[in-house]
Order: sequence, then structure tokens, then C-alpha cells
Amino acid sequence: VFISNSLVRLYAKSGSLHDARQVFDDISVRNVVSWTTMITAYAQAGLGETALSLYGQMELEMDPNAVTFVSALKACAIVGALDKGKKIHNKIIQDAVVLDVVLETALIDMYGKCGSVAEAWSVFNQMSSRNVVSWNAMIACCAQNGNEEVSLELFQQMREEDVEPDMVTYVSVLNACSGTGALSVGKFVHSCIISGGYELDCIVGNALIDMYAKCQSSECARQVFDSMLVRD
RNA sequence: CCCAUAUCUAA
Repeated sequence: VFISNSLVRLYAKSGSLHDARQVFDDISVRNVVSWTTMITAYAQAGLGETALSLYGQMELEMDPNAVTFVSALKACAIVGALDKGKKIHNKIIQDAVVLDVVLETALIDMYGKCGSVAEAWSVFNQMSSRNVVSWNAMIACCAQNGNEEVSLELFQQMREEDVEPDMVTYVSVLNACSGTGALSVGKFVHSCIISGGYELDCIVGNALIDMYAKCQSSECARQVFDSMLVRD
């Protein structure tokens, strides 16, 4: 079973979902990891509905665990299934599943993508420990729901709490600047990016160009473009 | 690291 599980994951990672499913179907005695791996494969491929339907099948046979919930929540986030996501959250509480930072972040992401910002805040505020991914999820949640200003405040707050921003943080924050035309904040973020040594990354560079362009500063956009070593 | 898990991306 361990080998089959690994094989499922390997096929899924290389994009052969059908092969992955074939291996999964051929496992005679599936364990919780088998199910979780297959559900994760669908969720990571963006096939939320498929992931959720497999999750439904799994529930008939065995109890999901914390890792399964993470992928099921991601599937809910993809399809915007708020009700299903809330059901899973309730089950997590009922089963007294230990909330770790990954599960809590998955909850924030699900609520954010389903438009339930208040619920996302509730989870975020009650977290025992937050890492850079949790902050990123909350920043994205605000930005995706039209609260770009709050995203920028969160960025400031995470820096005050000595959490080191990463490339995902910067791309999200730059997009928030683009959306609101916040050129001065954008320039400050640009300086942080240089301090962090992220200015050479292509995706970060694209986000910088986009930010400057939308903030009416085509000069700076051009400068960033010219300084990029890798372009796409 | 230990079979599986979360966050960003232009038009």
C-alpha cells in the first residue's frame, strides 16, 4: 500500500491523473493516505468537484484525518462551495481534530475564496501560531474580496511581528497596490523586495511592472523590465 | 527527512 500510495502521488505530480487513478483503483486495501493522496491529486490539479466527490465516497468507508480535511477544504475553495466547507469545519470541531497551522490556513483560504471574510478573520485571529503562509493567505483573502487597504495593513503588521515576507507575499501585496493605485506603498514594497533579494525573480518582476504600470509610472515599469534577467 | 496536506500570478 505504501508503494502504491507513492505511485499515485508520483503520477499525479507528473500530470498523469488517469494513471494515478488507475493505481488508486487497483489498491485492494486502501488506507487513509491512499484516499487522501488521490483527493489531493485532484485538488492540486484544480478539479475541485472531482476531489469532493471522491471525498464523499471516502466518508462512506473510513474517517478522514487532518490531512484529508486540508485537501477537501482546498477543493471547496476551488469551486466556491461555502456550505460544504462549513460542514467540514464543523466536522473538524466535532471530531476534536487538532488544528495545526496548515489546517488553519486551509480554512482561511477556503473562507476567503468563498467570500466569507469574517469567518476567515475568525480563524486567523484564533490561530495559535502564524507562519508566512498563514499571513499570505489572509492578505490574499482581503485582496480578493476588495479590501486591498487591509491587505497592505496586514503586510505592515506581519513585518512588525518579525515574520519574513516571501515572494508570494510580495506578489499579493503588489497586486493590492496595483488595484488601488498605491504608488508610494508600491515603491516601499519594491525597496523591501530588493532588501530581501527577490528582485530578480520573474514573477515578482512581472508584479512590479504591473504595479508601476497601473500606478501610472511607466518609467519605473520600464526600468524594472530592463533590469530583469529572466523574462516570460 | 520520515507513504499524503495549506498561500500569490498579467490580458
